[in-house]
Amino acid sequence: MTTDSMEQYLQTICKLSGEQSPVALSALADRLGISSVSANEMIKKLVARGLVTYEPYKGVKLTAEGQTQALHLIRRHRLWERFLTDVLGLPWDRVHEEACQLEHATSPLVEEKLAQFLNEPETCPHGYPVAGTDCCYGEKGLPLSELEPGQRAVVLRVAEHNTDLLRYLAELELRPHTVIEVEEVAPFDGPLTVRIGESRRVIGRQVASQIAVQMA
Amino acid sequence: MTTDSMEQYLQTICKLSGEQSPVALSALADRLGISSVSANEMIKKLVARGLVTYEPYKGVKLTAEGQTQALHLIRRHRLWERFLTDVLGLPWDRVHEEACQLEHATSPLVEEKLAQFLNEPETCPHGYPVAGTDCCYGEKGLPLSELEPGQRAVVLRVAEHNTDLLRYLAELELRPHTVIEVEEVAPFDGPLTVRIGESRRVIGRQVASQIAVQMA
DNA sequence: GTGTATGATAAGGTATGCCCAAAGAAATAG
DNA sequence: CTATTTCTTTGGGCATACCTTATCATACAC
Repeated sequence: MTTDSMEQYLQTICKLSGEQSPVALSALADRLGISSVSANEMIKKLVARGLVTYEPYKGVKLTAEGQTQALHLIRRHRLWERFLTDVLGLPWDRVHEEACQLEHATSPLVEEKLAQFLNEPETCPHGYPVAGTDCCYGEKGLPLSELEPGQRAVVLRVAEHNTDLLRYLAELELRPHTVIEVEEVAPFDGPLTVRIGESRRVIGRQVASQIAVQMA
Repeated sequence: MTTDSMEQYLQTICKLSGEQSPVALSALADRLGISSVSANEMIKKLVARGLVTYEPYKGVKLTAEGQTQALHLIRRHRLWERFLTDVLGLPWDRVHEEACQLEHATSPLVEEKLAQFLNEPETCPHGYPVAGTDCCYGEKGLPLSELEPGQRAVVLRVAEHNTDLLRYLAELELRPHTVIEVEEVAPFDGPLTVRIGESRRVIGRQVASQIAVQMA
């Protein structure tokens, strides 16, 4: 009984809840690329269906039911991402968009069978957890941008929403499990010089902040 | 730029074109379970987009572009059916509904990669051709209901739209490639007694007409 | 060739999901 | 404690995709 659009809202609320809860309507509208008026209208419908609670001027929170639905949606998304990369061999930077479509067309049965077929994977290709009993973003790790020269780390996850960024990171071989060593950090928010495998790269601070790493 | 709804129309027109072309709006509306008024409105939109031609009191025909789109949708549908049965192990009678959802969420890229992964299958689990350069239904074969006692045949395909029928046929092991022998045909449109493997079954003429076979 | 059944269209309505512009309410900054 | 900014709500619109009811056109049968 939830539409694709509602599902998109639930997912986004769930993800934003990780950063701050309750989620401000303006933040939600921004993320979804719609007007705050539209967000407001939709939130009313979600409240009526018992999927979220809403306090004006505060924000929205998922109910238990809404949380369950959101987590299933996110799981479906990430399972499809794994399938598309690992099984069908799609390029890393395209699977997010494809999974965005498929997730809404996936029944609980297919979700389960797909998870079994993929051997219950822990993470999506960008490093985000598939399962998520509590929420969706792993709390571990810190941004690459906060490392200091000489430190080594392994990539945990990278921001998955920006296709161009993903394509760029793919060129650099910067994906989960990649080992990275910071050689130089330019001052005044300048770029980082890092070593990846045999090669040396210079990446902007902005990009580095989109990459979560685990200190080695 | 075509909506899910339009895609559904294109597919249905393509399938009905196999039986008679042009396709009468009433037949289309019936098959889609909508009013003929709604069908009329939608057809106008499809004409405006150059996907079909329409002659009042005659019916609709797909244009080359509409045909191409319809065949791709049908291919996606049948590829997903193969995937769901062969790879994920879903029951035979459920894959049609699931594929109906997934087909609209499938890009050309995923369609191609999926086809390759599945080894370019010839048919869907119900026996319909995946590829279809001309149209969608194989012209070969004849209804089981037209066989006479003593004749043996192999099942080519079965009607895929009725879940209950599919479940029934699954119980009977009546699926493509099954070898069947007619033992008795009751008069006055009565039931057929057939031998399937080691067992003997009595099936109604109605059901038998939904099964296309190839004489052995 | 007229009449009736079928098919086409016009008019008006519902629900979803989005938009803008403008007005009203609350929170925060000074 | 006001003032401004930010958020909410109202009202009006647009597009999709359905619906019903009613009228109008056509085709085929007798």
